[in-house]
Amino acid sequence: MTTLNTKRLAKIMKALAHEHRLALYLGIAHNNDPEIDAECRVREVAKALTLTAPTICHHLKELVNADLIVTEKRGKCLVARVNRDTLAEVEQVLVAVRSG
Amino acid sequence: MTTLNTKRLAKIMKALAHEHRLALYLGIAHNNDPEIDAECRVREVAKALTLTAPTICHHLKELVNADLIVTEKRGKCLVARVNRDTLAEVEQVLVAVRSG
DNA sequence: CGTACAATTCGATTGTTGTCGAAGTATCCA
DNA sequence: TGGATACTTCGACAACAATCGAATTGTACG
Repeated sequence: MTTLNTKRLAKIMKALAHEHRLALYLGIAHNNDPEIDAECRVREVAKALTLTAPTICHHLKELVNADLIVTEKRGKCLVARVNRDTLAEVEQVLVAVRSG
Repeated sequence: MTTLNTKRLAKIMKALAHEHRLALYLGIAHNNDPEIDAECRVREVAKALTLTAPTICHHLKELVNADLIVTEKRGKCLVARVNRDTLAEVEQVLVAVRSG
């Protein structure tokens, strides 16, 4: 529970600051029943966005880089899940700001 | 309590996605005892960052534009306070993501 | 092995944004 | 009214980021 410094928080925010990337993140979060990780979720989620594979790949890397998600290769495909700890850290900051 | 759509959430995140602007925001939040609004807070907070007035002005506008703060002129000076409602909306989304 | 499919890397291009200096507007006070 | 102080607007420029097509790597399976 290291308190987030400004730089790191800004990095996390930046990862969520783009509409497509945010949609990707929310899509991953939404499909994130921890049990059914068996499928190629990322490809599936990405299909909803009209972006090419390189672009998706690029966005995923930024999300990973900000510790917002972790990815794992399953055979040919890529599976992702959100990192709840990072999210909790951000929440902490927001709550602190909001309550004085 | 409209639920935040992706576009608007991305805009809020973007406003917080730059280190200087985030620092400005956090500085404002930190100095935000609602009683002592009598002073030129913004200038005071901004002094900590090594940026020129136009740049500060630009960043402030983005924060206002994302509904993260409201500003008000007091004589020569500018006073700001955070918009807690926006913050609460964001928190809501994060909590929802985190808990499934 | 070769084909098919998924993801990644690379380089180029285009669009966006952070920053500043200079000039402008508003407010206060002597 | 004129000077000082605070913020804003404008235009320019440099740095950064999103996107793509093409080429590459990795994996599965016939």
